[in-house]
Parts: sequence; structure tokens; C-alpha cells
Amino acid sequence: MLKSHHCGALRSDHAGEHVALAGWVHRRRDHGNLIFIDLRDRFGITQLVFNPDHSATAHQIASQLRNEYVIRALGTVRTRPEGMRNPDMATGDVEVMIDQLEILNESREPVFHISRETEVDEALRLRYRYLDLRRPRMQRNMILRHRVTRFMREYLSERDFVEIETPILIKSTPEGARDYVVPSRLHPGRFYALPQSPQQLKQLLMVSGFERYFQIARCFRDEDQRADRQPEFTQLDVEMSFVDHEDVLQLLEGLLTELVPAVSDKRVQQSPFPRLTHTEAMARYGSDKPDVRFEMLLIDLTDLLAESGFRVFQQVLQAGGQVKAIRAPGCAGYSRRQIDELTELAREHGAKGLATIQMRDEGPHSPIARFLSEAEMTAILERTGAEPGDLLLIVADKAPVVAQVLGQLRLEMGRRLNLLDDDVLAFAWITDFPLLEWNAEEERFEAVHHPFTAPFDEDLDLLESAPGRARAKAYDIVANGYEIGGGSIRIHRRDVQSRLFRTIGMTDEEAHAQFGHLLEAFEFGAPPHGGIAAGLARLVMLLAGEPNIREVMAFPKTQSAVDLMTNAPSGISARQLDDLHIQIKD
RNA sequence: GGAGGCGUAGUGUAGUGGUCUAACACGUCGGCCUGUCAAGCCGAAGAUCGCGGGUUCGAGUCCCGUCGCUUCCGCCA
Repeated sequence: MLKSHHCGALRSDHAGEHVALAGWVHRRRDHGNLIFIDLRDRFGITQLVFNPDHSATAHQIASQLRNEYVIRALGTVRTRPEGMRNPDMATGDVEVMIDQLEILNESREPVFHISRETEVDEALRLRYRYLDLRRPRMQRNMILRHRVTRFMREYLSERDFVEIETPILIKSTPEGARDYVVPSRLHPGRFYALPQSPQQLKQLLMVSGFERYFQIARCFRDEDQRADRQPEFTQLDVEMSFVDHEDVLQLLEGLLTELVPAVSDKRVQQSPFPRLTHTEAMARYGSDKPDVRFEMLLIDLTDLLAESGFRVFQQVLQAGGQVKAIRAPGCAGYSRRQIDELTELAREHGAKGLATIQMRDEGPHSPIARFLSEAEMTAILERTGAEPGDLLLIVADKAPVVAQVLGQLRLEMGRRLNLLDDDVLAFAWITDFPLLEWNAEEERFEAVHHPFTAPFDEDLDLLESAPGRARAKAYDIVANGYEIGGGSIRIHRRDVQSRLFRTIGMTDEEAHAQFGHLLEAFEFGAPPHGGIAAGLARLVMLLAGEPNIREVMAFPKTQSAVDLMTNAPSGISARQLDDLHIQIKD
């Protein structure tokens, strides 16, 4: 080792010891004769002192040091003179008087400040990611991420789970997201796909009898990016045999409940986690990934307005729609401009308009008041519990639009009213998803979760009679309004799997071509099984309090899926294309 | 594919039609300096205002296009 201690280690107990330190020049303070260098490594910062009276040679070399030079320094630890201690530094009681200094490597002037936590354009951070990763924020996030995966590995290993790697080059399947695809040199015109998840493979491991599997699995989806979505991402992937959904939920609930305090200062809002059916979540929060840190639930006014003379409500109700409201406490004083902002937000999410009732001192003020009977107004105020000072936001439309719009308005008002406690992780389970939904474009049913999800036992026969009504043994886990995971009990019987494939419009031949390996495996004693997968970076993002997933990834890609550091994707040589039997079209 | 935001010295910002001959802070370079820790003081260098076109007597500023980053919609079994 080039160093005897790291830069966070030395205390006054070490006074008198001769030590060797190595790291980066964090800051220099050159007084001409006396030079101070803050030396940084991963573990901390230690002040080095160069005094020409102590070592003229070391002092001479020190005068050449610049930010981010890599150095090795030997000297004696001493407590700082009284009054010179720095209580803000862990090593602030000591300094090292250097007698020998070696420059291990010089550094160009960094393209942005390493030693100051200033905001830097993200494109520049990504281009020089190795420098960005030197900064405290990214160091902290990467180490947090390591602690999270380490905790998961230990937690699951202690409970008899086996970590098994599954291949990255697999077979492309038609369902689901767009695959990333890899051409085959040995098989002209054929392609591997990168896994969207190890779904089928982990099910096959259950057929193999491992009973409890997990993997910190890399997954790939060729879809457009979001703040919480990257083209490649990592999931904690878990699968268990001989379990029902309760076992899976309790496993992950236990893991997360213990994980949060073990790796962060955040608090779990409630454990066991609250459970909502998909229907409840949509009805009360207007979202299948509700932020349950605050209430402000959607309130159904439909029945109160059944006889309403207001034409907008009439038309919506006649078309089978609904009228719902949320109550924003203390927002009655909103200006015209603020109301307009909310209306605009509502329009962006598909509403035709937004009705408001402002609970002013002199009484309810509303642009729609004149269309409502006194009884209707009274009923609305009573149902919503509106009090003086409150603002009611009302949307009338088809149920999915009402949910989308009020769900978004709820989040916006939660933000405006500062109801989103950053120190809290509010987990919740969403259960009882529909199994299938109608795809109007392709004129067929498709799996809401994936086509291996088991239907409720009592809904099995709906596969043929009323597929849209079948419920799935599927569950999502959400935290602070993010979907951080999802799973299901799987189909483990060949006949049921075949029926499901038929229901989603696949012929037996197509099913055999795409999923023959799985169907065949089910003929060899496949145990009942189920599992879950959780997005690692989304979880770490919440634990770190970061606004997007890139902040907890070492080398993320941009929104256009480009790696600004390496410039991937890039062209390849004619020779490589030739080997792969590929011709570029344009 | 669509909508919004941003783009000015190495970095972060100011500048919203006319002494802008582009300002400030940090950083950089040079000088002075033996107790600093965001060291200090003095001085200096450093910007085709993302790129292209247009409007105008005059464009960093207005308009159009384009590129990059980003947020959202679509998409994400």
C-alpha cells in the first residue's frame, strides 16, 4: 500500500506517528512560505502542512501542486496549535507535517469544480462522468446503492435464497416492451434479445427445484426514457415455490421495512404496508401508483348530481361518466391566475375543463354555482367536508379521465401545500389487478402484467366467457408515488397457460413457437410459484432523496439513450457488419 | 411521434432591441504573503453569446429552422 492511513482516519491519538497518505489535492492554500494542502481520498480529507523550515524539498514540490493532482505524502501527525483546530472536519484536530512529497500524477484543470457542490450542466457531468463520480454527491449515492444491494443479498441469503445469474443473450418475445436485439454471427438473420426481465428463466429455475431464487438482474427495454426510466436498469428479482401471494408480500415487506432504517435516515410511514386494490387506488387516489404520504382523497359526487340541470354534468352522466372532487385546504384565496394554472394542468391530462368552488368568508364562490340547485351545492359541501378557506376542484368525465386528472391535481396540490414529507417512505401494496385488458388497436386482449400471471382461481373460467373481468394474482409495490416493483403468482399448469395464450389471441402453434420451452417445462412437475421484481435504482433514488434515476447510476444514458462519455451507440466497421451478415438500409 | 423548459469565458450566473467595446463570482496564470481551512491582497489572460437563416439602421435580446440536454404525453407484457 502506498498509504498507512486513509484521509479520514487520523485523530489526535495519532499525534507523533509517522504516516503515509495518498490521494487527490482537494484544495491548496499557499501562503508563500507555509503551504496547506487538503488531501482527499474516498474516506475523508486531511490537512497537510509544508514548512520550508521543516523540509525545503517537500515545500518546493508542494508549491507546484494544483487541484486534483494525485500525490503521496509522508510526515508526522501532530495536534494542531490551540485555536487552529477545525471543528467542521472529522480530522480537524490534527494535521500532518510533511517531510517527503511525491507527485504520482498531474491533472488538467478539472472541467467543473470537484471540491464545491455547485450545480453543473448535466450533459457536461455525463461527458466527464468519472470526474462527476469524484464529487461527494455521487460518491454518497454509489455507496448507498452498494449498501442497499449488500443488504438485499444478506437478507435473502439468510432466508435460504440462492443467487443465480441468468443469461443476457436470450430469445426475443413478441409481448411487452421493444427488445434490444443482438445479431448473431454464426446464424445469419437471427438475433438474440437482451432480457426485459429474467421472467421465464426464473420460472424455469422453480421447475428446477431451487424453490427460492434471487438475482440483482440487469434488464433492458428499448422504450423512451423518463426521470425514473433508463434503457438498462437493475431489478431485485425474486421467485419462490410453494407460496401464495401472501408469502411474497410478506417477504418483500420485511426486507424493505428493515432495509430503510439500515441504510438511510428515512422513516417507513407504515408497516405492514397499507394494501389497496387496484380499483380502490384508482377510485380514491386516481392512480395505480398512489403517493400515500398524504390524504386529499378523491370524493365521488356522481350520485348527488344525478338530477343536475348543469348540462356538462348531465352529458357526462348520461354517457356513464362520473363527477369527482378533491378538497384543497386553505386554497380558497387562489387568484384567477392560480386557478387558470390548475385548469391548464387539468386540460393537459385530458379534462375538458375544471370546476372550482372557493369557500370564501361570504360563502361558496363558483363559476358553476348558478347551474347548481341549492340542495346540490349543500350536498357537495357536505360530502366533501368543505370548510371556510378550502378550495374544491371538480372534474366530470369518463372514469379513467377523472382519475388521471384528479390524480395529477392531487399531486400538484400536495406539492403546493407541502404535504410531501421527504423524510418518509410511504410504501403501499396495490392488489387485485385485472388480468387482461382489451387492446382496441390490435383487437385482442393482452396481459396487464404479463401472460404468465395466474388468474384468481374462481375467475379461471372467465378466460373464455368474460376475459376482461378476470382478476389477476398480481401485486405492485409503490412508494411515494413511484411504482418500485411488481409481481404475481404464476401459472404453473400447462393447460392453464395454454388457455391464457389462446385468450390473448395466440394460436397453439404461435404459443409453441414462442413459449414452447416454458409449456414443455410445465409438463415436468412444475411447482406452484410466484415472485416479485423491484426496481433497484428507483428505490435508491428515493432513499437518496434524488429527483431522478441517473443520480444513482454510475454511467447513465441521456434521454435519447446516448452515452455522452463513450458516444455509444456508434457505427461499426464494414468488417464487423459483414461478419454479422448485416447491411445498413439507408 | 408530440408539447414545454434550458443553452452567454473552464464552471455557475447577470444581461429581455441601442455606450454590450458583454458584467459578476468561482476557477486558471503571475506577483506578494509562516496558521490557513470557501485563506488574503495586487495584477493578467480567458466568450465566434449552441449552430444556421431571417426581421431591423442596429440582435446575446425578436422570428423561423436545426442540434444538444431536460421534464411531460404517447410508449414502458
